[in-house]
Amino acid sequence: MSAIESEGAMVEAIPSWTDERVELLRRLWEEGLSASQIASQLGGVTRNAVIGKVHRLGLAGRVKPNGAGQVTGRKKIETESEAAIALGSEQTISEPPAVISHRPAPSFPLTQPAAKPEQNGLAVSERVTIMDLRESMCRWPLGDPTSPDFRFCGGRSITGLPYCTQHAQIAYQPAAERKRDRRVAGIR
DNA sequence: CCCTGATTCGC
DNA sequence: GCGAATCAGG
Repeated sequence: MSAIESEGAMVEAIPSWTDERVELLRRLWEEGLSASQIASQLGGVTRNAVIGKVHRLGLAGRVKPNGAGQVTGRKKIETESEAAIALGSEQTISEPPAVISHRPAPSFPLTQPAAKPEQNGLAVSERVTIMDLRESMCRWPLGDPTSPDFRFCGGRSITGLPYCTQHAQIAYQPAAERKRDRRVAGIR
């Protein structure tokens, strides 16, 4: 087809707010994800950009806050009574945690022997399950996702990124250098 | 200090 | 229209 397949520097230039991105943005925002979380998943944009877009789209003010501080200039529940009322009249809030199976930006080695509880010199990361995974935690997968032993790194992730400094280096290697597989890429 | 969204304003 | 800087808050 097109001869615009110049893949010299595969830095994945992020287009802009394409229909798809806007749709995803809408979905995630309505799902209750924070702007920074959405920004992280979209990639190439900051939380400011996300917030700005959200407002331009007229999506400001969501229904359900989530986790840490949210909703500042908005009405919020103050007392337990109000909370009960809100919960009762609003809706049966039983929606699953908004855990989006984000597509791994770079194809990283997910195929690896299950992580073993061995502390290899380096401090064994505070591995966590998906339940304990917080936005500020490294999402680097450890082990077989189908195994109950599956865990995430859980280390302090770089703000705005899904991984800690350690794993971000592995995850975001330039395509050129990634070529085959770095020994160092082996999960630690 | 970590985080949240809201707003402004130059581009 | 976009988003960094800033603001205001938890």
